[in-house]
Amino acid sequence: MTQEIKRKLTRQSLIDKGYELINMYGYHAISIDRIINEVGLTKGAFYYHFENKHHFVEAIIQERIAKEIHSEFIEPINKHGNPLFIMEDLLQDKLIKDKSLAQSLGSPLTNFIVELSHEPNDYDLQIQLKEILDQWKVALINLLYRGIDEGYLNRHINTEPVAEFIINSLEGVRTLKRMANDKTIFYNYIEQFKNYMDTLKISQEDNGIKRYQLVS
Amino acid sequence: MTQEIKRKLTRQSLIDKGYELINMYGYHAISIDRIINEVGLTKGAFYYHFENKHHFVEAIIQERIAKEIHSEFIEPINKHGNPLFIMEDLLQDKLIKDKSLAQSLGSPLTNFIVELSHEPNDYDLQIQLKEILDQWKVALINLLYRGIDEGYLNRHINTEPVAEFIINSLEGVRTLKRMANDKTIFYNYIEQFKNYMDTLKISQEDNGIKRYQLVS
DNA sequence: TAAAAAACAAACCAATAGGTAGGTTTTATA
DNA sequence: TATAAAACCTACCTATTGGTTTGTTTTTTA
Repeated sequence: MTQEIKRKLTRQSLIDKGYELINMYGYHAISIDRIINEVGLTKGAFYYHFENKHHFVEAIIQERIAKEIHSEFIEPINKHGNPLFIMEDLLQDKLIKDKSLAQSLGSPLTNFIVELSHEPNDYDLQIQLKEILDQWKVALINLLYRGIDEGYLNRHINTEPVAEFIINSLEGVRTLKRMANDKTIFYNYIEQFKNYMDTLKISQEDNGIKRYQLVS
Repeated sequence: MTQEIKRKLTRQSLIDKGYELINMYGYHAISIDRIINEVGLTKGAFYYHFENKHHFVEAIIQERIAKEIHSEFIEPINKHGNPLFIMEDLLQDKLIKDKSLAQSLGSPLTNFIVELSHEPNDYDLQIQLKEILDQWKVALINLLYRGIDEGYLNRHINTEPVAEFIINSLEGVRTLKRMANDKTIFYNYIEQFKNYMDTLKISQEDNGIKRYQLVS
C-alpha cells in the first residue's frame, strides 16, 4: 500500500473513532488510550498524526462535524422550491426516516459546543464551531430569500431571526430527544415546526389574487 | 454554631461550587480537588458529605438544577392570564433583563443532559433530568389549558407538542447563545417566538365576534 | 540496493484522577 | 466535665491521564 493512502487511512480511523466516542461520552470522558485501543493502534501512531488532544478534536470538528452539517443540513436546502416543503422533507429524512444509532445521541454540533466552548482555553474551537453555525444560518437565509423571490414566502419576514429560530429549535429537540426513547417528540416537533413555518407564508394581501375583507 | 447548621452550610458550599464549575466546564473536566480547593475544604470533608462523585452530581441536579427550573420557569407561569403575555414576560426577564454571568454559559439543564445522559452508567441521572423536563412540560401544558379555558387560545391546539416546542426552542437558543457575545440572538428569538405563539391564538371563526369572508 | 524518510510500536514519565484510612477538632449528650 | 458522636483534616494509595523517547518496521528515493 502506498504511503499516502496508508497515512490517510490510519488518520481517518482515529478521527472516526474519536468522533464516535467523544460524541457519545464527551471530550473529557474519553481518553486517548481508549481511542487507540479500539482502533488497534498505539500512542506512537496517534502522536505521529496529531500534535495533542486539542489538535485532535479540532481535526474532528473540521473534518467530520463541519462536513456532516454541510451534507445533511446545508446542501439539501441549496435548491429552488417552496422552503416550507424543502424544510419539511429534510426533517422527515433526518428525524423520522433515519434509523441510525445516532438518533439517541442528540446533535453532535450541540454536544461539542457544550463540552468545548468555554474560554479562554477553547477559544479557537469555539470560533470554528461558530463558523459552522454561521454557514448553516447563511444557507437558511438564502433559502428564505429564494422563497420570497419565488413567491412562496412573505416578503416582510426577517430572514436572520427566522433562520436562527429554525436552528435553535432543531438543535434543541435533537438534544432533548436523548431523554426519550420514542420518536413521538420528533413527530410533535415537526407538527409544530410546520405551524411556525406557516407564519412565513405569503399573506393574502400580498399575493394580489385573493383578498379577505372584514364583514359584520 | 450548631451542628446541623454547620453541616448544611458546608454541604451547600460544596454543591454550589460544584454546580458553578461543572456547569461552566463540565462534569469530567472538573476534579474534586478543584472544587474543595476553591471552597477551602479537604477530601475528608467532601467524602463525609458525599459517597462519591456520582452521588455528588446527583445532589447538584436535585438541589440546584431542579429547583432553578422550578423557580425560574415553572412557578412564574403558574398563574392566570394570557399565556402569550405570560411567556413573553418570562422570556424578557430571563433572557434580556437578567444581567448575570450565567447568560453566556447556556442552559444548565442542557449542559448536564449533554454530559451526563449516556447509558448505562448514568441511567439514574438521566431519569432525574427527564423528570425535571417533564415537570416543566406539565406546567406549560397547564398554562396552555388555562389559556384555552380563559378564551385566549384556540381550543384545537395540541398542548403537549406546543409545550415541547417551547422547551426545545428555548433550550436551543440558550445553548447556541454561548457562541455569540451579543444579545441579538435573544431579541431575534423572542421576536420569532411571538410569531409562533400567535399561531395558538383563538381563531376568528371560534370567538364568534368577528368573521372574515372571501370576496372577489 | 543502500540510505533516508515515513509510519508506526513499546516502554516509560510526571501529573492528576477518584477514593481510603486514620487521626484531630468541634459539637452534642449524659 | 467526661464521653461519644459528628465534622473535618492529613497523608496516602492505586489507576489513569496526556505526553515523550527511543527503537523498529515499512515505504520511498537516490
